[in-house]
Amino acid sequence: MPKTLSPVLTDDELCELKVTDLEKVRRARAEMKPAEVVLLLAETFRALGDPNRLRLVYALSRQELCVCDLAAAVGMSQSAVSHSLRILRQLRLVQSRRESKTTYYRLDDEHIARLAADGFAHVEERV
Amino acid sequence: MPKTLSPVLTDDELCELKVTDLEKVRRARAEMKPAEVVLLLAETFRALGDPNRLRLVYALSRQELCVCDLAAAVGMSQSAVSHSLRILRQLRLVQSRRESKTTYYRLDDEHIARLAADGFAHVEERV
DNA sequence: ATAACGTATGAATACCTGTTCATACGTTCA
DNA sequence: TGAACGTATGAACAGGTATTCATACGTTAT
Repeated sequence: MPKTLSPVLTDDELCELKVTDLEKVRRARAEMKPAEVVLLLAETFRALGDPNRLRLVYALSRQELCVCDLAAAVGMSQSAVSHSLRILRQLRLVQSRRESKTTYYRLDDEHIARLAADGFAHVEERV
Repeated sequence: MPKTLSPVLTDDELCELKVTDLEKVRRARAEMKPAEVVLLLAETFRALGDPNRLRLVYALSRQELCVCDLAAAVGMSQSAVSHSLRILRQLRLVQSRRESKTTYYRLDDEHIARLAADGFAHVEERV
């Protein structure tokens, strides 16, 4: 998973490649999302692409939970949960709130829950 | 990214772990999606978690394209595109149609396009 | 048949990722 | 102050992943 995308070709360079429908290629390139957006969304999907992180996110879509309860809920070690939460936090998929010794996590906004719910709805159709 | 999830603990085993709110843990575990569904959705998100595959999917969400045009559109080699399409095909995110020598790809259903569109809408808010 | 074309695929490689282990941090309570 | 608790984090390791290269496949046209 490259951190950068392949360089955008100029139309001149593009003409050197063999294509079957230059118009469609031009349109696809014109409509493509900016690299920054693509990279950020790919990171987000990748974060949701680990079964354990996905379970953490789903659990948090139902209720706020602290780290050790998350660990107990999904059967991970405290350390693994903490590492996973850091990834989700850096991508702003989850927020944390501290209450004395305990840190409670919740989803950062409703979009995340919707993304997960949409995904589950999709795969549940196919099982 | 483990291919299997950690074993589900029995309530007895669960009680041996230190938790701060046993009721919340029980609820989280009761509401958790089946492992089969979680693993399948994680695979799907992971497939969308590569920038190049995400661009392929997005391009296909706008129009049907053949392999070489996809390669030209996103600036990947034909081989890399073909490998990527195989992954997307196996997860039934894309469908292919053959017309003589040329193979045209399109998204398998509208859910995929919606998932991508929702994702883009989410990250575009944050940039 | 043979060549050209578009696509698919196996092997190899360099890179990335998720877990564990050990330990450190910040907070509370005795 | 010091011990216990909940959490965070760095290092290390095992396993996974995406690309390239070479080549094979199926189709069409000569």
